[in-house]
Amino acid sequence: MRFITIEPGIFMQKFQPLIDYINRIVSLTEEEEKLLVSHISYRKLRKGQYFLQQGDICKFSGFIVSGCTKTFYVDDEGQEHVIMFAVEDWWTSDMGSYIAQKPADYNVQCLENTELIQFSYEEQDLIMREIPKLERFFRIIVEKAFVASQKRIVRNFSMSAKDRYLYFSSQYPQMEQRIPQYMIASYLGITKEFLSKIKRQLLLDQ
Amino acid sequence: MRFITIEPGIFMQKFQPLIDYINRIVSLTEEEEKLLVSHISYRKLRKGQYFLQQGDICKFSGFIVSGCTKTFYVDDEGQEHVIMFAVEDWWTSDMGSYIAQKPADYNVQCLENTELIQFSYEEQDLIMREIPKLERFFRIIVEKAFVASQKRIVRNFSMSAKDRYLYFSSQYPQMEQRIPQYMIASYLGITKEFLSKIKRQLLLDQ
DNA sequence: AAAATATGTTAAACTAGATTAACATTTATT
DNA sequence: AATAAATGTTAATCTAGTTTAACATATTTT
Repeated sequence: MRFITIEPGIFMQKFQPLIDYINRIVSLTEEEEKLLVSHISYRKLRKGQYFLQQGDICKFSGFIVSGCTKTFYVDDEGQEHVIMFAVEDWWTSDMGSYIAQKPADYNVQCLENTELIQFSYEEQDLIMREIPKLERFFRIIVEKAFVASQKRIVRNFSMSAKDRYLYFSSQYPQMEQRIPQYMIASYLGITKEFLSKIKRQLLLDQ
Repeated sequence: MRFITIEPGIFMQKFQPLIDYINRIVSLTEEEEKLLVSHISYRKLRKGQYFLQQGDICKFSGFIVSGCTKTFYVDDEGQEHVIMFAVEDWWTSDMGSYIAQKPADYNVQCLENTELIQFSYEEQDLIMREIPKLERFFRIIVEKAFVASQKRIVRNFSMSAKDRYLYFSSQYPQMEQRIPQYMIASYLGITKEFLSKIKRQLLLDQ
């Protein structure tokens, strides 16, 4: 394993998933990897803990090493709306709050014990200035996130609830196993009762 | 006016709206501005013309100087779904097609005679490498676009059609004047008949 | 000015999905 | 093993928004 030859010990090891992820998009030198590591931190959260609470300022952006989070919004009537889930190799934060350093609209809560690598807003800004390749990296991943978000808007308008569910379960089969059905219903923008009905209908169909 | 003192003639002038827009986020030196200008082009399109057609590869990303475009998707049943509008100082393209250089999912059509400044995919990549400040600029504007997109998803799930319309008309009063109502209905994800009903109801209310 | 095209309205019948409420099953806690 | 808490199901009733179809009004084009 590469980290052993660079620098023994567990130091590099725990950041390796992020480094691998970044190197798939831009390639960092060993010096850059070390500099990066000096600006990030590792964090373990238990099931149920909040990475971010609505109203707080989002200080960190997190890259998930293991576990699962849900991002949700509680409206004036107290209704929860799930905005997204994140699993291994995904990013989580309230980007709007993070980039403007204003109170968050969303909560980020762990659905499982979760380990993540986090950037603080200041450190991320610093490191992007120190390593322009990382500025490039973040531009590229935000572009991808934006494209995915636009596609989701289109799906929400052009597909029925049943088709959105089928799309979700084919795209993210791992998530379907790990996440309670009522949260998936909320993510799809429907009630848990209606998702239950859809699933029964699909079972009867074949 | 500044462009006259740098270099007389209309050369800088027509790119000035973009330069001003960029300088609000990062500040370019005069050399950088000149380098930028050498990589972009100006284009006039007439009402009805397409900036991009579904299935083509999106070669350009456009910054609108004057006019208005709609981005829309035609589904298998031939139904049009408006994804977004863009007016002065907004960007338009099919980002998914542009970044991957794959066939576009969407059409971009001019609703008015439109003048825009365009970047080709290759030139934009080049210029971001030449001027890291522009890499930063694009990261920042895509972050903002992503935040706006996420907020739209939340609004679509948590607000009624009437409230989405009220939000749209308060946020973009200029657009409401310029854009036919049936296209606004499509953008809001409802039928033109239902938007008509909502507007009548709002009139009766006061 | 007339005809054609694009845009907007109204109303009746319909449907996808919400609401309510009772019950069933699984998982965690004591 | 028993109880509590979380998750999932079913069915009846309801409603926000769709569909269809006919008509009305602007705006272009000839």
